Amino acid sequence: MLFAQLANLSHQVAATSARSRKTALLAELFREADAEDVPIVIPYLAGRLPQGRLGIGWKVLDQDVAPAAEPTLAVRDVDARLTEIGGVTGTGSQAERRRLVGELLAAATDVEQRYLFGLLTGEVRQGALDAVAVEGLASATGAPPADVRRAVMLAGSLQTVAQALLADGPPALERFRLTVGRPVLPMLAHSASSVAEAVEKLGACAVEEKLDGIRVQVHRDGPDVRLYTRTLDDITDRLPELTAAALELRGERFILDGEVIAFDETGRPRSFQETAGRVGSRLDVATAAEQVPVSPVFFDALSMDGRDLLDLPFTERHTELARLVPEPMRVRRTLVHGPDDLAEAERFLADTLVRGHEGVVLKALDAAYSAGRRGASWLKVKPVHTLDLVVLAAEWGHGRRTGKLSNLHLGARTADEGFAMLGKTFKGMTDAMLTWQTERLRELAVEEKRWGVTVRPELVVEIAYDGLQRSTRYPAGVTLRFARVIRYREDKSPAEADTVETLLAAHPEVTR
DNA sequence: TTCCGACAGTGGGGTCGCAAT
DNA sequence: ATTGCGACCCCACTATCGGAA
Repeated sequence: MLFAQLANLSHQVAATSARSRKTALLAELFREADAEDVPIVIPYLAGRLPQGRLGIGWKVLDQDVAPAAEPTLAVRDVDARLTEIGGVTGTGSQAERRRLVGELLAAATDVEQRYLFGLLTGEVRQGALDAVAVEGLASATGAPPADVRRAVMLAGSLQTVAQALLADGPPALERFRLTVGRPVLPMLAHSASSVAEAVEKLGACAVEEKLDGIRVQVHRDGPDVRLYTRTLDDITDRLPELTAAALELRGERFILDGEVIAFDETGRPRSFQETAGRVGSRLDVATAAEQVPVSPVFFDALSMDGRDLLDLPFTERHTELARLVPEPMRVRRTLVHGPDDLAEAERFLADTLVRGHEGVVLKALDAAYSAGRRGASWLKVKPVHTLDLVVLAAEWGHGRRTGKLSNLHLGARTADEGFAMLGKTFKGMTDAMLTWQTERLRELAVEEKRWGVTVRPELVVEIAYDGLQRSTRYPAGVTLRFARVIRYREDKSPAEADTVETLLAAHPEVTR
Protein backbone atom coordinates (compact mmCIF):
# COMPACT_ATOMS: atom_id res chain seq x y z
CA MET A 1 0.00 0.00 0.00
CA LEU A 2 1.24 3.46 -0.88
CA PHE A 3 1.88 5.87 1.95
CA ALA A 4 0.07 8.49 -0.14
CA GLN A 5 -3.15 6.51 0.22
CA LEU A 6 -2.94 6.84 4.01
CA ALA A 7 -2.00 10.50 3.79
CA ASN A 8 -4.97 11.23 1.56
CA LEU A 9 -7.31 9.27 3.79
CA SER A 10 -6.10 11.12 6.87
CA HIS A 11 -6.75 14.36 4.99
CA GLN A 12 -10.31 13.23 4.23
CA VAL A 13 -10.89 12.20 7.83
CA ALA A 14 -9.72 15.59 9.01
CA ALA A 15 -11.96 17.31 6.49
CA THR A 16 -15.21 15.87 7.83
CA SER A 17 -16.53 16.73 11.27
CA ALA A 18 -18.96 13.80 11.43
CA ARG A 19 -17.57 11.04 13.60
CA SER A 20 -19.65 8.44 11.77
CA ARG A 21 -18.04 9.48 8.49
CA LYS A 22 -14.54 9.31 10.01
CA THR A 23 -15.31 5.80 11.25
CA ALA A 24 -16.57 4.74 7.82
CA LEU A 25 -13.46 6.07 6.08
CA LEU A 26 -11.15 4.28 8.50
CA ALA A 27 -13.14 1.05 8.21
CA GLU A 28 -12.85 1.11 4.45
CA LEU A 29 -9.09 1.37 4.63
CA PHE A 30 -8.78 -1.34 7.27
CA ARG A 31 -10.63 -3.68 4.93
CA GLU A 32 -8.25 -2.90 2.06
CA ALA A 33 -4.95 -3.15 3.91
CA ASP A 34 -2.65 -6.09 3.12
CA ALA A 35 -1.90 -8.41 6.00
CA GLU A 36 1.77 -7.34 6.06
CA ASP A 37 0.81 -3.66 6.13
CA VAL A 38 -1.65 -4.02 8.98
CA PRO A 39 0.86 -3.69 11.87
CA ILE A 40 1.95 -0.37 10.36
CA VAL A 41 -1.32 0.99 9.01
CA ILE A 42 -3.24 0.52 12.26
CA PRO A 43 -1.05 2.72 14.44
CA TYR A 44 -0.64 5.27 11.63
CA LEU A 45 -4.41 5.64 11.32
CA ALA A 46 -4.67 6.09 15.06
CA GLY A 47 -2.11 8.88 14.80
CA ARG A 48 0.83 6.98 16.25
CA LEU A 49 4.00 5.21 15.16
CA PRO A 50 4.53 1.47 15.76
CA GLN A 51 8.05 2.27 16.96
CA GLY A 52 6.79 4.60 19.65
CA ARG A 53 9.16 7.52 20.18
CA LEU A 54 12.14 7.90 17.88
CA GLY A 55 14.06 10.86 19.22
CA ILE A 56 12.53 13.05 16.54
CA GLY A 57 11.15 16.37 17.74
CA TRP A 58 10.68 19.85 16.43
CA LYS A 59 14.41 20.51 16.19
CA VAL A 60 14.97 17.59 13.87
CA LEU A 61 11.86 18.34 11.78
CA ASP A 62 12.56 22.05 11.44
CA GLN A 63 13.86 21.86 7.87
CA ASP A 64 12.43 23.08 4.61
CA VAL A 65 12.56 20.24 2.10
CA ALA A 66 11.01 20.52 -1.36
CA PRO A 67 8.25 17.89 -1.67
CA ALA A 68 8.37 15.19 -4.31
CA ALA A 69 6.05 15.61 -7.29
CA GLU A 70 4.81 12.02 -7.45
CA PRO A 71 4.02 9.60 -4.62
CA THR A 72 6.44 6.67 -4.63
CA LEU A 73 6.77 5.73 -0.94
CA ALA A 74 5.19 2.50 0.19
CA VAL A 75 3.89 2.25 3.74
CA ARG A 76 6.57 -0.34 4.44
CA ASP A 77 9.30 1.96 3.06
CA VAL A 78 8.33 4.69 5.50
CA ASP A 79 8.23 2.25 8.38
CA ALA A 80 11.65 0.77 7.50
CA ARG A 81 13.22 4.22 7.25
CA LEU A 82 11.78 5.32 10.58
CA THR A 83 13.02 2.16 12.25
CA GLU A 84 16.46 2.95 10.88
CA ILE A 85 16.27 6.53 12.17
CA GLY A 86 15.19 5.33 15.61
CA GLY A 87 18.19 3.01 15.75
CA VAL A 88 20.70 5.83 15.32
CA THR A 89 22.40 6.63 18.63
CA GLY A 90 25.70 7.92 19.95
CA THR A 91 27.86 10.87 18.99
CA GLY A 92 26.64 12.71 15.94
CA SER A 93 23.32 10.95 16.13
CA GLN A 94 21.21 14.08 16.07
CA ALA A 95 22.81 15.34 12.85
CA GLU A 96 22.46 11.89 11.31
CA ARG A 97 18.79 11.62 12.34
CA ARG A 98 18.21 15.05 10.87
CA ARG A 99 19.85 14.05 7.60
CA LEU A 100 17.82 10.84 7.34
CA VAL A 101 14.58 12.67 8.15
CA GLY A 102 15.50 15.17 5.40
CA GLU A 103 15.90 12.33 2.90
CA LEU A 104 12.54 10.87 3.88
CA LEU A 105 10.80 14.23 3.56
CA ALA A 106 12.38 14.75 0.11
CA ALA A 107 10.83 11.49 -1.07
CA ALA A 108 7.37 12.57 0.18
CA THR A 109 4.77 14.64 -1.63
CA ASP A 110 3.25 17.71 -0.03
CA VAL A 111 0.32 15.80 1.49
CA GLU A 112 2.63 13.01 2.64
CA GLN A 113 5.01 15.51 4.26
CA ARG A 114 2.21 17.03 6.28
CA TYR A 115 1.01 13.62 7.43
CA LEU A 116 4.57 12.62 8.39
CA PHE A 117 4.95 15.78 10.46
CA GLY A 118 1.75 14.91 12.29
CA LEU A 119 2.80 11.33 12.98
CA LEU A 120 6.28 12.29 14.14
CA THR A 121 5.09 15.03 16.48
CA GLY A 122 2.01 13.17 17.66
CA GLU A 123 -0.30 15.86 16.29
CA VAL A 124 -2.16 14.41 13.33
CA ARG A 125 -5.17 16.63 14.03
CA GLN A 126 -7.58 14.47 12.04
CA GLY A 127 -10.19 14.30 14.79
CA ALA A 128 -9.70 10.56 15.15
CA LEU A 129 -7.26 8.81 17.44
CA ASP A 130 -7.45 5.43 19.17
CA ALA A 131 -11.12 5.52 20.10
CA VAL A 132 -12.37 6.34 16.62
CA ALA A 133 -9.93 3.83 15.12
CA VAL A 134 -11.48 1.19 17.42
CA GLU A 135 -14.90 2.06 16.02
CA GLY A 136 -13.56 1.80 12.48
CA LEU A 137 -11.96 -1.53 13.25
CA ALA A 138 -15.19 -2.88 14.72
CA SER A 139 -17.09 -1.74 11.67
CA ALA A 140 -14.55 -3.26 9.27
CA THR A 141 -14.62 -6.67 10.95
CA GLY A 142 -18.20 -6.89 12.18
CA ALA A 143 -17.09 -7.25 15.81
CA PRO A 144 -19.11 -5.47 18.52
CA PRO A 145 -17.36 -2.16 19.36
CA ALA A 146 -17.60 -2.79 23.12
CA ASP A 147 -15.81 -6.13 22.74
CA VAL A 148 -13.06 -4.52 20.68
CA ARG A 149 -12.62 -1.78 23.31
CA ARG A 150 -12.38 -4.34 26.06
CA ALA A 151 -9.81 -6.37 24.13
CA VAL A 152 -7.74 -3.21 23.60
CA MET A 153 -7.89 -2.47 27.31
CA LEU A 154 -6.70 -5.99 28.12
CA ALA A 155 -4.01 -6.08 25.45
CA GLY A 156 -2.89 -2.57 26.33
CA SER A 157 -2.57 -1.87 22.64
CA LEU A 158 -4.83 -1.31 19.65
CA GLN A 159 -2.28 -2.77 17.27
CA THR A 160 -2.21 -6.26 18.80
CA VAL A 161 -5.98 -6.51 18.77
CA ALA A 162 -6.28 -5.16 15.25
CA GLN A 163 -3.84 -7.69 13.82
CA ALA A 164 -5.63 -10.60 15.43
CA LEU A 165 -9.05 -9.29 14.45
CA LEU A 166 -8.20 -8.63 10.81
CA ALA A 167 -6.51 -12.02 10.48
CA ASP A 168 -9.05 -14.23 12.26
CA GLY A 169 -12.22 -12.18 12.62
CA PRO A 170 -14.33 -11.56 15.75
CA PRO A 171 -13.57 -14.95 17.41
CA ALA A 172 -9.98 -13.68 17.84
CA LEU A 173 -11.22 -11.36 20.58
CA GLU A 174 -11.65 -14.39 22.85
CA ARG A 175 -7.89 -14.65 23.03
CA PHE A 176 -7.55 -11.39 24.94
CA ARG A 177 -7.88 -12.25 28.60
CA LEU A 178 -6.46 -10.70 31.70
CA THR A 179 -2.99 -12.19 32.20
CA VAL A 180 -0.61 -11.65 35.08
CA GLY A 181 2.49 -10.02 33.66
CA ARG A 182 0.70 -8.28 30.81
CA PRO A 183 -0.39 -4.73 31.78
CA VAL A 184 -3.92 -3.47 31.17
CA LEU A 185 -5.00 0.12 30.56
CA PRO A 186 -5.85 1.62 33.94
CA MET A 187 -9.26 2.95 34.92
CA LEU A 188 -9.27 6.75 35.17
CA ALA A 189 -11.29 9.22 37.22
CA HIS A 190 -13.35 12.16 36.08
CA SER A 191 -13.52 15.47 37.94
CA ALA A 192 -16.30 16.77 40.15
CA SER A 193 -16.37 20.24 41.61
CA SER A 194 -17.45 19.16 45.07
CA VAL A 195 -18.00 16.14 47.26
CA ALA A 196 -21.71 16.96 47.26
CA GLU A 197 -21.87 16.85 43.48
CA ALA A 198 -19.96 13.56 43.38
CA VAL A 199 -22.14 11.86 46.01
CA GLU A 200 -25.23 13.12 44.24
CA LYS A 201 -24.08 11.41 41.04
CA LEU A 202 -22.78 8.17 42.54
CA GLY A 203 -25.08 7.42 45.46
CA ALA A 204 -23.49 4.80 47.74
CA CYS A 205 -19.76 5.09 47.29
CA ALA A 206 -16.33 4.75 48.79
CA VAL A 207 -14.44 7.96 49.47
CA GLU A 208 -10.70 7.38 49.17
CA GLU A 209 -7.73 9.68 49.71
CA LYS A 210 -6.08 10.84 46.49
CA LEU A 211 -2.31 10.64 46.75
CA ASP A 212 -0.18 12.97 44.65
CA GLY A 213 2.26 10.39 43.29
CA ILE A 214 2.68 8.13 40.26
CA ARG A 215 0.12 5.51 39.27
CA VAL A 216 1.48 1.98 39.39
CA GLN A 217 0.15 -1.45 38.37
CA VAL A 218 1.87 -4.29 40.21
CA HIS A 219 1.94 -7.80 38.73
CA ARG A 220 3.24 -10.76 40.71
CA ASP A 221 3.52 -14.30 39.42
CA GLY A 222 5.34 -16.34 42.06
CA PRO A 223 8.83 -14.83 42.34
CA ASP A 224 8.36 -12.55 39.30
CA VAL A 225 7.19 -9.00 39.94
CA ARG A 226 6.65 -6.34 37.28
CA LEU A 227 5.67 -2.69 37.73
CA TYR A 228 3.93 -0.58 35.10
CA THR A 229 3.00 3.11 34.81
CA ARG A 230 -0.27 4.58 33.61
CA THR A 231 1.01 4.43 30.02
CA LEU A 232 2.11 0.81 30.60
CA ASP A 233 5.83 1.50 30.65
CA ASP A 234 7.78 -1.07 32.63
CA ILE A 235 9.46 0.64 35.61
CA THR A 236 10.32 -2.52 37.57
CA ASP A 237 14.05 -1.79 37.65
CA ARG A 238 13.60 1.69 39.11
CA LEU A 239 11.64 0.76 42.23
CA PRO A 240 13.23 -2.22 44.00
CA GLU A 241 11.43 -1.46 47.27
CA LEU A 242 8.08 -1.96 45.50
CA THR A 243 9.17 -5.35 44.22
CA ALA A 244 10.22 -6.27 47.74
CA ALA A 245 6.87 -5.11 49.13
CA ALA A 246 4.99 -7.18 46.55
CA LEU A 247 7.02 -10.28 47.41
CA GLU A 248 6.19 -9.91 51.08
CA LEU A 249 2.46 -10.05 50.46
CA ARG A 250 0.95 -13.42 51.22
CA GLY A 251 -0.25 -14.23 47.72
CA GLU A 252 1.40 -15.89 44.78
CA ARG A 253 -0.36 -14.45 41.77
CA PHE A 254 -2.09 -11.09 41.63
CA ILE A 255 -2.46 -7.74 39.89
CA LEU A 256 -2.88 -4.66 42.08
CA ASP A 257 -3.57 -1.04 41.17
CA GLY A 258 -2.28 1.83 43.26
CA GLU A 259 -0.04 4.82 43.63
CA VAL A 260 3.66 5.07 44.43
CA ILE A 261 4.60 8.01 46.60
CA ALA A 262 7.41 9.27 48.83
CA PHE A 263 6.68 10.04 52.49
CA ASP A 264 8.90 11.98 54.86
CA GLU A 265 10.01 10.72 58.30
CA THR A 266 6.79 11.97 59.90
CA GLY A 267 4.62 10.16 57.39
CA ARG A 268 3.56 13.22 55.46
CA PRO A 269 3.68 13.02 51.67
CA ARG A 270 6.66 14.67 50.04
CA SER A 271 6.05 16.99 47.08
CA PHE A 272 5.02 15.55 43.75
CA GLN A 273 8.27 16.87 42.31
CA GLU A 274 10.27 14.69 44.68
CA THR A 275 8.25 11.54 43.98
CA ALA A 276 8.35 12.11 40.23
CA GLY A 277 12.08 12.72 40.29
CA ARG A 278 12.62 9.45 42.10
CA VAL A 279 10.40 7.40 39.79
CA GLY A 280 12.10 9.01 36.79
CA SER A 281 15.61 8.10 37.97
CA ARG A 282 16.99 5.14 36.07
CA LEU A 283 20.76 5.31 36.34
CA ASP A 284 21.81 5.21 39.97
CA VAL A 285 18.74 3.59 41.46
CA ALA A 286 20.47 2.59 44.72
CA THR A 287 21.38 6.18 45.60
CA ALA A 288 18.00 7.50 44.50
CA ALA A 289 16.25 4.85 46.62
CA GLU A 290 18.29 5.85 49.63
CA GLN A 291 17.60 9.56 49.26
CA VAL A 292 13.92 9.32 48.34
CA PRO A 293 12.45 5.97 49.35
CA VAL A 294 8.96 5.41 48.00
CA SER A 295 6.02 3.33 49.15
CA PRO A 296 3.19 1.61 47.32
CA VAL A 297 -0.34 2.45 48.40
CA PHE A 298 -2.96 0.23 46.77
CA PHE A 299 -6.64 0.83 46.06
CA ASP A 300 -7.78 -1.95 43.75
CA ALA A 301 -7.24 -5.62 42.88
CA LEU A 302 -7.67 -6.75 39.28
CA SER A 303 -6.60 -10.36 39.54
CA MET A 304 -6.16 -12.80 42.42
CA ASP A 305 -4.84 -16.37 42.26
CA GLY A 306 -5.74 -16.65 38.59
CA ARG A 307 -9.22 -15.17 39.00
CA ASP A 308 -10.12 -12.19 36.84
CA LEU A 309 -11.81 -9.61 39.13
CA LEU A 310 -12.40 -6.90 36.52
CA ASP A 311 -16.15 -7.40 36.21
CA LEU A 312 -16.82 -7.74 39.92
CA PRO A 313 -18.34 -4.76 41.73
CA PHE A 314 -15.79 -2.54 43.46
CA THR A 315 -16.99 -3.72 46.87
CA GLU A 316 -15.97 -7.28 46.08
CA ARG A 317 -12.66 -6.30 44.48
CA HIS A 318 -11.86 -4.30 47.60
CA THR A 319 -12.63 -7.26 49.82
CA GLU A 320 -10.05 -9.25 47.86
CA LEU A 321 -7.59 -6.37 48.15
CA ALA A 322 -8.06 -6.13 51.92
CA ARG A 323 -7.50 -9.86 52.33
CA LEU A 324 -4.09 -9.63 50.66
CA VAL A 325 -2.79 -6.17 51.49
CA PRO A 326 -2.33 -4.93 55.10
CA GLU A 327 -4.00 -1.66 55.99
CA PRO A 328 -0.92 0.61 55.99
CA MET A 329 -0.32 -0.32 52.36
CA ARG A 330 -3.87 0.54 51.35
CA VAL A 331 -5.40 3.90 50.61
CA ARG A 332 -7.40 5.38 53.53
CA ARG A 333 -11.12 5.36 52.86
CA THR A 334 -14.58 5.74 54.27
CA LEU A 335 -17.95 4.53 53.05
CA VAL A 336 -20.92 6.77 52.33
CA HIS A 337 -24.51 5.54 51.88
CA GLY A 338 -25.73 8.43 49.76
CA PRO A 339 -26.52 12.16 49.81
CA ASP A 340 -27.91 11.95 53.38
CA ASP A 341 -24.43 10.86 54.45
CA LEU A 342 -22.66 13.86 52.95
CA ALA A 343 -21.19 15.07 56.23
CA GLU A 344 -19.04 11.97 56.52
CA ALA A 345 -17.63 12.52 53.02
CA GLU A 346 -16.90 16.17 53.81
CA ARG A 347 -15.22 15.24 57.08
CA PHE A 348 -13.05 12.69 55.31
CA LEU A 349 -12.00 15.21 52.65
CA ALA A 350 -11.05 17.78 55.29
CA ASP A 351 -9.08 15.18 57.23
CA THR A 352 -7.29 14.04 54.07
CA LEU A 353 -6.24 17.60 53.23
CA VAL A 354 -4.93 18.10 56.76
CA ARG A 355 -2.79 15.02 56.22
CA GLY A 356 -1.23 16.80 53.25
CA HIS A 357 -2.86 14.89 50.41
CA GLU A 358 -4.25 16.13 47.14
CA GLY A 359 -7.96 15.43 47.57
CA VAL A 360 -10.32 12.48 47.36
CA VAL A 361 -11.66 10.05 44.78
CA LEU A 362 -15.26 8.87 45.13
CA LYS A 363 -15.97 5.45 43.67
CA ALA A 364 -19.32 3.80 43.03
CA LEU A 365 -19.49 0.58 45.04
CA ASP A 366 -21.18 -1.44 42.30
CA ALA A 367 -18.93 -0.41 39.42
CA ALA A 368 -16.72 -2.82 37.48
CA TYR A 369 -13.10 -1.99 36.71
CA SER A 370 -13.14 -0.51 33.26
CA ALA A 371 -11.01 1.73 31.10
CA GLY A 372 -13.72 1.62 28.47
CA ARG A 373 -16.71 3.89 28.07
CA ARG A 374 -18.91 2.83 30.92
CA GLY A 375 -19.53 6.19 32.42
CA ALA A 376 -17.70 7.96 35.19
CA SER A 377 -17.88 5.80 38.28
CA TRP A 378 -14.71 7.33 39.75
CA LEU A 379 -14.90 11.05 40.53
CA LYS A 380 -12.02 13.08 41.93
CA VAL A 381 -12.47 16.18 44.05
CA LYS A 382 -9.61 18.55 44.76
CA PRO A 383 -9.64 21.99 46.39
CA VAL A 384 -9.28 24.85 43.93
CA HIS A 385 -7.40 28.07 44.68
CA THR A 386 -7.98 31.30 42.79
CA LEU A 387 -5.97 34.44 42.13
CA ASP A 388 -6.38 37.71 40.25
CA LEU A 389 -3.37 38.03 37.96
CA VAL A 390 -2.30 40.37 35.19
CA VAL A 391 -1.75 39.36 31.57
CA LEU A 392 1.83 40.20 30.57
CA ALA A 393 1.89 38.64 27.08
CA ALA A 394 0.04 36.15 24.89
CA GLU A 395 1.12 33.58 22.33
CA TRP A 396 -0.54 32.75 19.00
CA GLY A 397 -2.47 29.49 19.09
CA HIS A 398 -2.16 26.49 16.80
CA GLY A 399 -4.61 24.12 15.09
CA ARG A 400 -8.15 25.26 15.71
CA ARG A 401 -6.78 28.27 17.60
CA THR A 402 -4.72 29.53 14.67
CA GLY A 403 -5.10 33.31 14.41
CA LYS A 404 -6.20 33.63 18.04
CA LEU A 405 -4.06 34.81 20.92
CA SER A 406 -4.24 31.77 23.16
CA ASN A 407 -1.54 31.08 25.73
CA LEU A 408 -1.46 33.82 28.37
CA HIS A 409 1.62 34.81 30.36
CA LEU A 410 0.47 35.49 33.91
CA GLY A 411 2.03 37.93 36.37
CA ALA A 412 1.58 38.74 40.05
CA ARG A 413 2.44 42.14 41.56
CA THR A 414 5.85 42.51 43.15
CA ALA A 415 6.99 44.73 46.01
CA ASP A 416 8.64 47.18 43.58
CA GLU A 417 5.37 47.90 41.72
CA GLY A 418 6.30 45.57 38.88
CA PHE A 419 5.05 42.11 37.88
CA ALA A 420 6.65 38.68 38.18
CA MET A 421 5.61 36.01 35.71
CA LEU A 422 4.20 32.92 37.43
CA GLY A 423 3.51 30.72 34.44
CA LYS A 424 1.22 30.42 31.44
CA THR A 425 -2.24 29.11 30.70
CA PHE A 426 -4.37 28.32 27.66
CA LYS A 427 -7.05 26.45 29.57
CA GLY A 428 -10.61 27.35 30.42
CA MET A 429 -11.24 29.71 27.49
CA THR A 430 -14.41 29.56 25.44
CA ASP A 431 -14.27 30.44 21.76
CA ALA A 432 -15.94 33.74 22.58
CA MET A 433 -13.24 34.52 25.14
CA LEU A 434 -10.52 33.67 22.64
CA THR A 435 -12.00 36.07 20.13
CA TRP A 436 -12.46 38.78 22.73
CA GLN A 437 -9.00 38.48 24.25
CA THR A 438 -7.32 38.46 20.84
CA GLU A 439 -8.86 41.83 20.06
CA ARG A 440 -8.34 43.28 23.52
CA LEU A 441 -4.71 42.16 23.84
CA ARG A 442 -3.87 43.58 20.43
CA GLU A 443 -5.07 46.96 21.67
CA LEU A 444 -2.75 46.63 24.64
CA ALA A 445 0.20 45.35 22.60
CA VAL A 446 3.51 47.10 23.02
CA GLU A 447 5.52 44.69 20.92
CA GLU A 448 4.66 42.17 18.21
CA LYS A 449 6.82 39.05 18.25
CA ARG A 450 6.81 36.01 16.02
CA TRP A 451 5.34 33.94 18.85
CA GLY A 452 2.76 36.52 19.97
CA VAL A 453 2.52 39.91 21.63
CA THR A 454 3.74 41.53 24.81
CA VAL A 455 1.17 43.89 26.31
CA ARG A 456 0.81 46.74 28.77
CA PRO A 457 0.07 45.02 32.11
CA GLU A 458 -3.49 46.28 32.44
CA LEU A 459 -5.81 43.33 31.94
CA VAL A 460 -6.76 41.43 35.10
CA VAL A 461 -7.83 37.80 34.83
CA GLU A 462 -9.13 35.44 37.50
CA ILE A 463 -7.13 32.22 37.53
CA ALA A 464 -7.84 28.88 39.19
CA TYR A 465 -4.92 26.60 40.09
CA ASP A 466 -4.26 23.40 42.03
CA GLY A 467 -1.24 24.53 43.98
CA LEU A 468 2.17 26.10 43.93
CA GLN A 469 5.38 24.34 43.01
CA ARG A 470 9.03 25.30 42.96
CA SER A 471 10.41 26.58 39.69
CA THR A 472 13.83 27.42 38.32
CA ARG A 473 12.22 29.00 35.29
CA TYR A 474 10.28 31.88 36.81
CA PRO A 475 11.61 34.88 38.76
CA ALA A 476 9.63 34.33 41.96
CA GLY A 477 11.04 30.78 42.18
CA VAL A 478 7.55 29.31 42.04
CA THR A 479 4.94 28.52 39.42
CA LEU A 480 1.25 27.64 39.40
CA ARG A 481 0.21 24.04 38.93
CA PHE A 482 -2.56 23.53 36.37
CA ALA A 483 -3.49 27.17 35.98
CA ARG A 484 -6.73 27.88 34.06
CA VAL A 485 -8.82 30.95 33.27
CA ILE A 486 -12.08 31.48 35.09
CA ARG A 487 -13.05 34.93 33.79
CA TYR A 488 -11.69 38.34 32.96
CA ARG A 489 -11.98 40.98 35.69
CA GLU A 490 -12.34 44.25 33.81
CA ASP A 491 -13.82 45.67 36.98
CA LYS A 492 -10.41 45.33 38.62
CA SER A 493 -7.31 47.43 38.05
CA PRO A 494 -3.82 45.90 37.92
CA ALA A 495 -3.13 47.57 41.28
CA GLU A 496 -5.80 45.29 42.78
CA ALA A 497 -4.16 42.11 41.45
CA ASP A 498 -2.69 39.60 43.90
CA THR A 499 0.93 39.91 44.95
CA VAL A 500 3.75 37.39 44.98
CA GLU A 501 4.00 37.99 48.71
CA THR A 502 0.42 36.96 49.50
CA LEU A 503 0.72 33.98 47.15
CA LEU A 504 3.81 32.68 48.95
CA ALA A 505 2.15 33.29 52.30
CA ALA A 506 -0.81 31.18 51.21
CA HIS A 507 1.47 28.22 50.44
CA PRO A 508 4.15 28.29 53.15
CA GLU A 509 5.11 24.62 52.64
CA VAL A 510 6.49 25.31 49.17
CA THR A 511 9.31 27.66 50.12
CA ARG A 512 9.96 26.25 53.56
C1' DT B 1 -36.34 17.70 21.24
C1' DT B 2 -33.06 18.09 24.76
C1' DC B 3 -29.50 16.17 27.50
C1' DC B 4 -25.25 14.15 28.37
C1' DG B 5 -21.26 10.80 27.78
C1' DA B 6 -17.21 10.20 25.19
C1' DC B 7 -13.52 12.17 22.35
C1' DA B 8 -10.21 15.05 20.43
C1' DG B 9 -7.67 19.08 20.75
C1' DT B 10 -4.93 22.64 23.10
C1' DG B 11 -1.32 22.99 25.27
C1' DG B 12 0.99 23.76 30.79
C1' DG B 13 5.53 22.61 34.21
C1' DG B 14 8.91 19.42 36.10
C1' DT B 15 12.51 15.90 35.90
C1' DC B 16 15.58 12.70 33.87
C1' DG B 17 19.02 11.12 30.48
C1' DC B 18 21.54 11.76 26.39
C1' DA B 19 23.91 14.48 23.02
C1' DA B 20 25.79 18.80 21.75
C1' DT B 21 28.37 22.79 23.02
C1' DA C 1 30.40 21.47 33.19
C1' DT C 2 26.48 23.40 31.13
C1' DT C 3 22.78 23.65 27.84
C1' DG C 4 19.29 21.88 24.63
C1' DC C 5 16.16 18.44 23.41
C1' DG C 6 13.00 14.58 23.69
C1' DA C 7 10.38 11.42 26.57
C1' DC C 8 7.22 10.83 30.05
C1' DC C 9 5.22 11.94 34.41
C1' DC C 10 1.40 14.91 36.46
C1' DC C 11 -2.99 17.52 34.43
C1' DA C 12 -7.93 21.08 33.17
C1' DC C 13 -10.92 22.49 30.23
C1' DT C 14 -14.03 23.33 25.88
C1' DA C 15 -16.31 21.99 21.52
C1' DT C 16 -18.51 18.61 19.15
C1' DC C 17 -20.91 14.42 17.72
C1' DG C 18 -24.35 11.20 18.34
C1' DG C 19 -26.92 8.10 21.21
C1' DA C 20 -30.00 8.17 25.35
C1' DA C 21 -33.77 10.08 27.69
